[in-house]
Amino acid sequence: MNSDFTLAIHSLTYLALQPDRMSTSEAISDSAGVHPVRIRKVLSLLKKNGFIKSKEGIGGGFIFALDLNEVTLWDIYKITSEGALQPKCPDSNEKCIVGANMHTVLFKIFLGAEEHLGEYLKDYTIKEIVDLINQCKGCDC
Amino acid sequence: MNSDFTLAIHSLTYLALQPDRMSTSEAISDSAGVHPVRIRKVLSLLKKNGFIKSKEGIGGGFIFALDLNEVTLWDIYKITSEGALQPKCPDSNEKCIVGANMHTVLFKIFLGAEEHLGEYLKDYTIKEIVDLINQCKGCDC
DNA sequence: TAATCTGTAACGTTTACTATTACAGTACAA
DNA sequence: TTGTACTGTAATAGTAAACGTTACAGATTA
Repeated sequence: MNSDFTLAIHSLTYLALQPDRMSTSEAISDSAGVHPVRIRKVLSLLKKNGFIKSKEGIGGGFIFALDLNEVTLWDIYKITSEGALQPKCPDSNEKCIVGANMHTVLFKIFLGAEEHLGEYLKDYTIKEIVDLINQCKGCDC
Repeated sequence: MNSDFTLAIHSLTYLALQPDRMSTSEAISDSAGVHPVRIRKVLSLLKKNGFIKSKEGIGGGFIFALDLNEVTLWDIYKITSEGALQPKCPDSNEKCIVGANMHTVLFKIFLGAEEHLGEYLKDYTIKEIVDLINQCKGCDC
């Protein structure tokens, strides 16, 4: 699975725990263990889709824009990883009935698989991720 | 998605359409559009798991060993791609409650996602793939 | 106007994937 | 019993995708 997906979840969870103030990309990247520019790319996508708001300049950063219960993992998957399940087949032999049609057949099956996965991911909201994270206490974040 | 998975499906489907004779790795690789050695690696895995039989030497090759209805896409997924859904997170910050626990939380969620995907993939047998392929006629394979 | 932040493009590096070469082992056929 | 046609697998090389890093323009505040 695409790591943009997990970085998006990580970022949103982080922001969900800081509902009253702006968080910088550096703070989030420090939590996630990646480069701030990488986080900004992911956050840029989240912003474009209305999940978060941002502000430039001193005291700026990112903040959650929606209710935690409104955002599901499926929503995040769709903007970061849609089509990721789809395998990238090499061009197979058009003169063989298998080679000529396998791609089409598998494409439909994987499309169904992604829809099916969607039903599972819709059951998880950011609120629930936050709750699961909170079940571990005693950290100093 | 891992392309070993689709190459395995491709190979088994090819063999399913040649039930009475051995097929060489070259014939299959020609159909799939990849190098014969690559196909042999995938077939080696399928053989180890009892899906196919092989024979070396002149007139040798590979042949299906089970009933087409016995083998599901989930069976194939398990031997070629198990864990593929699991994202490879970078090591996140242990001092942050999010960084410290995100990996564990997501691991469980993706484990569930894979199980869920399994329920979908179990519905497709090689027999059904063959039928779908056969719905297109007029090729000279 | 200096400091701090976002936003994004460009470039370099690393890692995973795939192709290719090479060759040993097996089976058959003449 | 020797040549031919396969499998089986390791080792290497090449390619593409992922990721890190640098650089800098634009926004905002003190």
